Amino acid sequence: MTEESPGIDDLDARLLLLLTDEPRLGVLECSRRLGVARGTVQARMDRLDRRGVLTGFPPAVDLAAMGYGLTAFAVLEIAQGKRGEVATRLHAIPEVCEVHATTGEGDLLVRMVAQNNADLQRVIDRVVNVEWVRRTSTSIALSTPIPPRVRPLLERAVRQSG
Amino acid sequence: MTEESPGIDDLDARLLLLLTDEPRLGVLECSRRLGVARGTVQARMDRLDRRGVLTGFPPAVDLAAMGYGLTAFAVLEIAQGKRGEVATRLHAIPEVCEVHATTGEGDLLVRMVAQNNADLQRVIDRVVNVEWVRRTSTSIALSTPIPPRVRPLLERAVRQSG
DNA sequence: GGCAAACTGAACACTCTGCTCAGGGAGGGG
DNA sequence: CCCCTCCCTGAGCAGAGTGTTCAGTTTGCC
Repeated sequence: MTEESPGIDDLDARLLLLLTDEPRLGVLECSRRLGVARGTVQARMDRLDRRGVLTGFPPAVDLAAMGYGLTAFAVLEIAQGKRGEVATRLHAIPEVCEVHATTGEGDLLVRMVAQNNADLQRVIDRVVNVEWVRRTSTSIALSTPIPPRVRPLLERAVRQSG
Repeated sequence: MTEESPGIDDLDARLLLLLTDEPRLGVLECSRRLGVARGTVQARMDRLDRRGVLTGFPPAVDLAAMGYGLTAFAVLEIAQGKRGEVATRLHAIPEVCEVHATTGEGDLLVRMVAQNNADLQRVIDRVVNVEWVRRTSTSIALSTPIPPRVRPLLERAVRQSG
């Protein structure tokens, strides 16, 4: 056990890849597909979430199908030292789906969704009117050429250690 | 059944909320917690993914725990009419985890990850050197005050129709 | 009043799960 | 060279959950 905190090995990666493609698979079925014993898969999954790599199997909800067809991004420039305060206020806005603190021109990058143009207007207003937000720049997502993905990194992990 | 394609009802929302909090729950356990029959939960889940609302239960992989501790965003301005081409090329870069086409100053918003500063340098170079990319603006994510979330919207759906 | 849709509760056979155990390499240290 | 530890294997067991089907009840609409 020289040093194993970082990184995952070949079998781990193949397991995650398999689960990425077919999340509903049970432990037994995984073991069959990977050609290993059931206990091994069980042990690997235990280890992966003990290490925090596999944090769970959250349901993937398609916001567009739920009626939230619009996505927009806003870059906020905020008053010195008020990042925490602003984040808290953004937290209270349901349509705000993600916030990152960044270096560079803006201070916060916000992703939000809305049901239609009027709704988006309302959401954006609410975001830019948050206290201590000084300047904002908003853009609407027209399409998503690459949806959130992890697969390529897992594939590389397979080749590296396989 | 006046109009039901968009939106979800109270029970749907409570089900999704439950699964959001405890993704590992089986159908039977869900039915117990929601106080409905097992068949109902089964029917709801079927309908939700037939409608495309519930797209699956992908494994949540923590990239930081996998060694990719750095996240960066880049806004790309690209040559007229080359969005598709650029997207294809970005697709080939494993560290590129997400791309949106946007209105506004830039044309593409790119999210990428890296293992360390040197690695990030390499990734950014690779992204900005993609053909037809004219101008770029990159920023590093220092923290993520609000990680990707859907919960608040589900909670509202519960209150609205409940 | 009657119909269609949805929910209930029960039953069936089947499969998977969590857990435990003994045994078999592979690698490191003495 | 042997020993010890770690990991994987393959097997077994009781218990629980799964998919599926069914008839009966409730609900809302025409």
